[in-house]
Amino acid sequence: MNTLTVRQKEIFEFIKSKISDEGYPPTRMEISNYFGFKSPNAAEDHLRALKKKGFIEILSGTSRGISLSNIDDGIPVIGLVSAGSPMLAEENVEKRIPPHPISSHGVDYYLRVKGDSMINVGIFENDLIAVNKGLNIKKGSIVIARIDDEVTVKTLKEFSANKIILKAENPNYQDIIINPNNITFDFEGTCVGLIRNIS
Amino acid sequence: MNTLTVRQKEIFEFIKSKISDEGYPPTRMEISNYFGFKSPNAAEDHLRALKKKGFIEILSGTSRGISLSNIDDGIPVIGLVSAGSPMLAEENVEKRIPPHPISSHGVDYYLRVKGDSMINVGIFENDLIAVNKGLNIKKGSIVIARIDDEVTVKTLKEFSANKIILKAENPNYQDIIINPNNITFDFEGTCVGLIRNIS
DNA sequence: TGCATGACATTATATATATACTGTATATAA
DNA sequence: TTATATACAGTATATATATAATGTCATGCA
Repeated sequence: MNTLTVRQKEIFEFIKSKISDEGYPPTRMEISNYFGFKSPNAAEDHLRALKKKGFIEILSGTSRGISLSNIDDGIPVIGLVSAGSPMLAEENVEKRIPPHPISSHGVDYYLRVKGDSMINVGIFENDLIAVNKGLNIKKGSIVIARIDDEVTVKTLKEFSANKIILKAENPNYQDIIINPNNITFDFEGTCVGLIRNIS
Repeated sequence: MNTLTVRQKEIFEFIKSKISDEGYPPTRMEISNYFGFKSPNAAEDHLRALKKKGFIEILSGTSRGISLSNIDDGIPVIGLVSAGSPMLAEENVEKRIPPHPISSHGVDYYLRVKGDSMINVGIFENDLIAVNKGLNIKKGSIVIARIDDEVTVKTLKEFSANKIILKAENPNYQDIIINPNNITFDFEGTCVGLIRNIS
């Protein structure tokens, strides 16, 4: 996938903020004024670049005809994860829900909770936990891990090069002790929030 | 409050759908084309009426400069409730967050949870519970009640004309037994969901 | 009966806007 | 070394757009 330059990203962010603040995309002149360009063509060039890289669409002959093609279809809700498939593979996406400032961190996806291994920290079956992929994995966090292709949510109790301890927050479950050298193990992310529907 | 005529409502809905579909508001011509007006001034007149009645704002000299007046500031998050004030009184509103399909029921407001009386059903301190005001109060539901002007969240265990039992979901708390004839008592709503931020 | 409002049409126009063409300077990959 | 991408400036222009002025016809209201 094409990546944006620093400047292009600034432009892209400006467009997004204009849309959310004013309710409509900026004109070439508005972009130029904001960034101090002396020519509207500078903005035009940037828009072309953003279009070429697939971040926006431009409707010709239309004022403010910029639409974000990074169509935010919403944040995926991951249900059962098929063996061997990456977390966000389309087959695992149960549905999508609109972005929402649920957490102070970003949310990459929601994961539907199976089982009762975390009830002592208030995570129940069928809850949706908000997962951030980029956060630093650290001791004490609730982490989403994949052990031998099986996805699990646990508290990270110990974390060193050859010993990982995952703790269930339910006395009926035992700690999972892993040597990551001997087993297929991956951190998928950190739990940064929770949504529950009570019907 | 001013009400819209049928036609004005159609125009208003068209503007809203344009914004959500295309990402920007329509021009006068686009409105006219859609409704079959032969003059862009017909659209102009309608926009003036919508502005006069407070449904939109118009930015002069700006293409597509239509913004929807904030009908929907978001769903209020209720923090501490001052004695004597209605739940949704502005002084109790901590912030507002965008509407979100968290629950299968509608959400009238969120209430920030104090204390640990409901930990056994996974409701923790500082969680936000989604409250629906209109749902039928029934046994077994988690209800938001007001006893002597104090707001509390409990499971409704019994509910008859002169006896109400509210159950805390924590063995350290006792049931609250109330005769609503002897005490100021109100149901504020039903808990239909939950949001937690984990930082 | 008169007056305000709603719902358009007609015509006109200043200006807001997209966009083309040309050129400069730098960085970077082949 | 050459080609390509990035990041602008300068100039120009067709047209997209907001908006004014004026008029018609119907309806509800006082």
